[in-house]
Amino acid sequence: MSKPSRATPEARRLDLIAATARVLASHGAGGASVRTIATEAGVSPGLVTHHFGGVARLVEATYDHVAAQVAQALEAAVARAGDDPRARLAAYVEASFAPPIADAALLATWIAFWSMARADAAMAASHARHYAGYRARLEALLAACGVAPARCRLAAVGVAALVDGLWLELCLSSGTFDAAEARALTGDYLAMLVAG
Amino acid sequence: MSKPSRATPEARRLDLIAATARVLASHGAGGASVRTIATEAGVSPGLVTHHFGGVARLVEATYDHVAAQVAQALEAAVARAGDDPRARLAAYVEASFAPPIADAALLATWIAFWSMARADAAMAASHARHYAGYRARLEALLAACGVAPARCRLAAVGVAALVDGLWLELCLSSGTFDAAEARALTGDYLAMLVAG
DNA sequence: TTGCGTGTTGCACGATCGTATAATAACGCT
DNA sequence: AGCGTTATTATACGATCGTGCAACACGCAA
Repeated sequence: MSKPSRATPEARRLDLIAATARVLASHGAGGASVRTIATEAGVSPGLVTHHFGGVARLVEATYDHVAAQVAQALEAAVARAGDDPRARLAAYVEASFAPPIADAALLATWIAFWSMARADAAMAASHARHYAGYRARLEALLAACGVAPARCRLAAVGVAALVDGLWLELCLSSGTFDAAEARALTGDYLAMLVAG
Repeated sequence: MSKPSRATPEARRLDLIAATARVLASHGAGGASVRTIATEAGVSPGLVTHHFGGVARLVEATYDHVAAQVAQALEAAVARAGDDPRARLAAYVEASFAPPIADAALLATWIAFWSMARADAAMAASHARHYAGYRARLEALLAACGVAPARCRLAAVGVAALVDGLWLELCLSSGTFDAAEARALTGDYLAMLVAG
């Protein structure tokens, strides 16, 4: 416990970010204290201040890291789907209902970020940036399926909302429906958008 | 400041619940401390323990109260819509995009509750109860529109998800779309469900 | 091997947290 | 009018919060 183990700043920062994500997932936003995070990472509380200059900055870095991982997982699903535009769009949407996206711990992390975005302007900016990228990717995939350019923006808003709502309830109160039903619902909705 | 003003327990409880809702909306879940709530209500911090036996119980009571107000507002919109089943369903859905539901403060309150539901079993139970009622009402309105009974459950899940997702983004990052566009999106979705 | 830079620890500090408790004051009842 | 009930306040207590700081120790250069 008391033996210092020296690490490169970059590696230590990633350790702390990973520990913050675990704490956020298990204890919620209220339990994300400097001491809890430091204990989870197996280091001293002072390291948070030393590497990030405060717990707020650490949480913000964790959000950016987790959001990048989510975007990467969705992109990997698209790449795995091949070349058919319809299949790529479906893969991007349905990836939200499978691991590692459809995870109660990830939902808890996300909710913690939402609850902090109200008080922290930097967090709100990070959130807006991430969601804009998400919708932009959705618009591009819809356009590739032949959706009229004039309707792409609103269609992306609808798809994003449906996916978010399904993902939220799927993780929050699982039991009322399952991932297969979520895929069926989004499949019908996408079919309507692409056809009409 | 130091003059005690006696009130009936019921009235005082409602005062504290209203103050908690205001604090949750303005300061978020993290700022909902006993002292902040008591100051907002203009009373002493000890009253929270006296009337609710702890801040956790007060927050839970606030959730039930706010959820009941939301349900009542949605029900009022249905009653105002008249007798046509399609109009009643549309009114129930579109009420979420108008005051007093489409409100940034209400969203902040809701997010605060979500963030607490992870750690508090009683809050999770209250949330599950409220959402089950919401979906059940939606199922009944869909059935009245002629949706096949076998499809009502899943259709209600989809509508609830779409509405929740639109409501969330409408309040959280307003600017990407407006309430009229949200109504257009849900209108198309409902038309698809009722027709097919 | 010696010395310097710095990652790391352990602790102290003030602020704030939730709650218990004794004193006070207002209301209903006889 | 006097009294009991209890809503209310003020205060105290221990725990925990975020952060600043001085000492320590590990790795690398000379």
